[in-house]
Amino acid sequence: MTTADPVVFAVFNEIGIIDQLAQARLAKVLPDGLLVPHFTLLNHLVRVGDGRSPVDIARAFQITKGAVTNTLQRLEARGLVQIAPDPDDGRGKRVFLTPAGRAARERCIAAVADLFSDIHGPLGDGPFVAALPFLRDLRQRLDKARD
Amino acid sequence: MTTADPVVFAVFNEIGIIDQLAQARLAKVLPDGLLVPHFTLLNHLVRVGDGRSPVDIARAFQITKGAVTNTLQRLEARGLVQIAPDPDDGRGKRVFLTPAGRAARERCIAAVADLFSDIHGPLGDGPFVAALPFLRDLRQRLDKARD
DNA sequence: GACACATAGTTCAACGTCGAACTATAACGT
DNA sequence: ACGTTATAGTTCGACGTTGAACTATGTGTC
Repeated sequence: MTTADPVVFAVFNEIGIIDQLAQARLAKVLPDGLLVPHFTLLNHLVRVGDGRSPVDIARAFQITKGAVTNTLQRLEARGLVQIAPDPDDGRGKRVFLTPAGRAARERCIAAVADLFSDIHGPLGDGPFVAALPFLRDLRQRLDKARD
Repeated sequence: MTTADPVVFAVFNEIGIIDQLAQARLAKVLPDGLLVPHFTLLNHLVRVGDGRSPVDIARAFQITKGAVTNTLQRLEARGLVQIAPDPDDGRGKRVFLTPAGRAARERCIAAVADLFSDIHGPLGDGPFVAALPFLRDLRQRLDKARD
């Protein structure tokens, strides 16, 4: 290589590897054969509330509508969510958690509670708190510039 | 939710979104229908040198051997790499860049040069330099703890 | 030397994701 | 009202990735 990697690329490179390793960790501890996107979606519904539309979910995670359709179909087949037509919009649908869905999410949360305790233990909150504003800013700038 | 998200999860959450947005950006500017893993692999071969084995590549990116086989087959089909048996190990293979592969990588580098200039411009190197040690440390700890 | 174990690579099914094409409904402009 | 444009959702084919099963070769041990 003619020149060293600019620091910006180094940062995105580290971020990519961290994301991959963190997701792999998460996948290994999820119960009931749930996969990462399943947990992510269930967790989102608990956090922001039931009754969202698929397109809301797609925007929240910045994935395509087709990807959401796919995951919702699997969750519905397992009885973890229920999908109803939107009474106010003939095109829309609304996604609701079933009791089984809430229970599955609770089991995930319990399984995930100390996922990073080996890392958080020695470091404490400090460096994470310190890094968060920059990461949030970076994410917002990337998000804003997205077509 | 019963308790607030610990800051550790917030950090990994931001990192996940940043990675997704950054990869989407990269994918949009790559030339010749090259996809992100293709560029990543070609770039790696230029940076660390030709003649690596597939299993070396798998370890470098922490992906499975099967994933490497897949990408290498596509790159070889396009004439961007050449794969030869390892003369010292009857099981092994070695991956070499073709001139076309080097040229394609150069075109990628040119296309990618100012990928993040809109973000780097206003911020400068400062916050990236500041964040890098923490990210490196985090990556190394995750990597080390990997089974 | 023979047998056990480890390693390199391939193959396969499953999954998530994308982009593009498609249908259906809404909102708007004239 | 009508036609245009925007939006919600589905479907399809392509791709990367995983995990597991498999073949082939190397390494070591008795």
